Amino acid sequence: MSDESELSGRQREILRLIIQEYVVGGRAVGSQSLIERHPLNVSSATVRNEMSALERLGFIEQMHTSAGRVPTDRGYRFYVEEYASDSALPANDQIMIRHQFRQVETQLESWLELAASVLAGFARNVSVVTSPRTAVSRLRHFELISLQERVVLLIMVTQESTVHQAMLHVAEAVTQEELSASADRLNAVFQNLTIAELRANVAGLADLDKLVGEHLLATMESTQASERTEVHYQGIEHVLQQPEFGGSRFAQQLLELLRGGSLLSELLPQISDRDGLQIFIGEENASEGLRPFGVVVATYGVDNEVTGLLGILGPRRMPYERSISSVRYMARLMSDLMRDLYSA
Amino acid sequence: MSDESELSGRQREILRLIIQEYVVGGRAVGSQSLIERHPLNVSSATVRNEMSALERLGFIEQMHTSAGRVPTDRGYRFYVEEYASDSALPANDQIMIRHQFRQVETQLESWLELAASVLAGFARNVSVVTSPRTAVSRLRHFELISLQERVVLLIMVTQESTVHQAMLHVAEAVTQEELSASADRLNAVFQNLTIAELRANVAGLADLDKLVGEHLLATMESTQASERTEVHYQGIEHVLQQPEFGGSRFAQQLLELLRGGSLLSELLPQISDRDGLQIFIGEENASEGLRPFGVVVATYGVDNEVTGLLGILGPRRMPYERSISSVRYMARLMSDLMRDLYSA
DNA sequence: GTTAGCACTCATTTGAATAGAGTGCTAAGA
DNA sequence: TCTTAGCACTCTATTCAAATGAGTGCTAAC
Repeated sequence: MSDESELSGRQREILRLIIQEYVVGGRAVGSQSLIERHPLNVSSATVRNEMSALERLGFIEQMHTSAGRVPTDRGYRFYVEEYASDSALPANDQIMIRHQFRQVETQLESWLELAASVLAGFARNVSVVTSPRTAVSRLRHFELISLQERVVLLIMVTQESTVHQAMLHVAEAVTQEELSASADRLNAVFQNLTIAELRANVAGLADLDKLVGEHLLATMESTQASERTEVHYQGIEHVLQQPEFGGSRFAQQLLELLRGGSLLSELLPQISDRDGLQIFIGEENASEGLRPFGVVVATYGVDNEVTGLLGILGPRRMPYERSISSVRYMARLMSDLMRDLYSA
Repeated sequence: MSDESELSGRQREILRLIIQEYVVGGRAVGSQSLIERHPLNVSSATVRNEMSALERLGFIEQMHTSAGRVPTDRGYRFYVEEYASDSALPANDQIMIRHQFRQVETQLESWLELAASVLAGFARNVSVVTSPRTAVSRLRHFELISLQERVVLLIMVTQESTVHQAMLHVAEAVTQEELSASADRLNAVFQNLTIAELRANVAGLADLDKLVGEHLLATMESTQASERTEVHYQGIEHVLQQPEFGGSRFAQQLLELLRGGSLLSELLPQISDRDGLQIFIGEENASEGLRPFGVVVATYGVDNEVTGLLGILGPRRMPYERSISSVRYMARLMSDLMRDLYSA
């Protein structure tokens, strides 16, 4: 992989310009138009020579003879490494975002929503945010509220301070007093237990306590499962505006990915938990379904106890600089916010 | 408005066929193609004569000379009144839907989600479902849970059995015991109070109780406000597939409406609370922004205490029959489900 | 190493011709 | 009086060829 070192300063510059030009314009860029728009102080012929060198090295390609050049995945990769990898969000944008977060309720759902919205806006593409998943979820507290004679509302708070609810239908009428008593008893024992520990404990219970314990366990399990699949996304409108959409069913594919829920299962395998920000361009994506896209994604969370995913999904031709800086910033911000929510 | 009675049986039949043909095909329909596909036992010339009569009466129109006819808003209206207004969902579809609802958690959010999804699927268009709004919201119960020394989680259940949460930051450290005591005191007093009644009561409190009361009040108010604007929608993919989208920014407009949140404010003024199902076709819509669309919408809820909105949004050229039957059925189903949730 | 010049390629645009679907009107038939 | 065959006419959509234009690679001169 010493190819990049083979690139002369001028070649790098030309490659950079081609990519920038292509990302905003969406049309293949030729030697002539390039020198018209940028002061390179060389002739178009020289640029052509350099271009053909860049093409030989695999950074750009032509769709057909006598069309301009278009970046390859490798070209984007070079650009990302060279120019975009350590880009940061402008300070005033950071302030603006923090301000928005301050105005919203202190609540996981609101934050996820806002994060998705901010990301989509900055990167002008589809943003994806998952709720944080915990390695081992622990119960913090639960309450039982009698709604009707035989209908009970179970409210459960997990260690991450997220609130879950479930409606229980019981066979025999039960009073609020009985419910409260049971909840008190069980809360004392169940505090901070994991699902596995809960399961062990529930086995030894009897009567109402057993019933409640079983429902509690089921609810813990189901929330754990649903958190794994839930994806917040936003910003389809940006994709609809892009020329890639014209005719081809680009947006369709994307929507299918998002709506069908297969996104996570396609994305997760290629994410390494420890690295911060990761970028997958086109063919770099492990799964077939993601190959038409560019992905900029980062994990956020507290230590390794809770981690969520957040990123940008769009055509390969995407403003990587903006995407990277906003994803990186947002991941850090969300991690900070999570710390408030999550306390042992 | 005796025009409809002026329509001969054959005219009605031709109009019906034109609309059905146009709704599935999306292309203007001509006299020739009509008799080819349907056994009318008359010549195309006769159909042409009838068509020109229908056009004179305003039920169909031509885009330009020598193109087929396309239904006008009035044409759709006729069709809806005549053929679609009392259509019902096939029994096996009803069973299938009920089955899906039985498989999902007994929980408002899940129901709304599922309702939106089912509606979108049946009508093959964008579905819209709002959470039920209560005329006067009453507090049923609340809990306080200490998260950190100065961070408290407030969980609130309203009369409709929906759970709301808020994170409170308090100035001085407070223990779980103090919180529980305060919650017990206030729950006893506040049970079943409306926002207005709460406000009056909070004024007379002191110390921790006052603090809690104020937060409780604020949370009640904010949930009331947010419920007014929240809209679940689903099914954009169907709209993207339709020819109306080609070129024109039809889907863009729709997305703007949905995402911008202006949908409700545009839709609500024209909905009369008492009527069940309502249909607005194109220009019939009161607000400018809705004019390009057809809307089939119904209210659901219990008596007049809680009411939500649910419906289909799509191009004027939409399968009204399917839309109407599924919206009507779903409104009834949701009302039934609400009754379980909502008990005085 | 750079660049002007040139021949060549190929997608896109343009314009004209044509086919196709549809209409309205008229006159003849039932 | 209603129906319909026939026909002239109107428009859109399609097709096809030519023109356009952006771009390329190569070569020879600077």
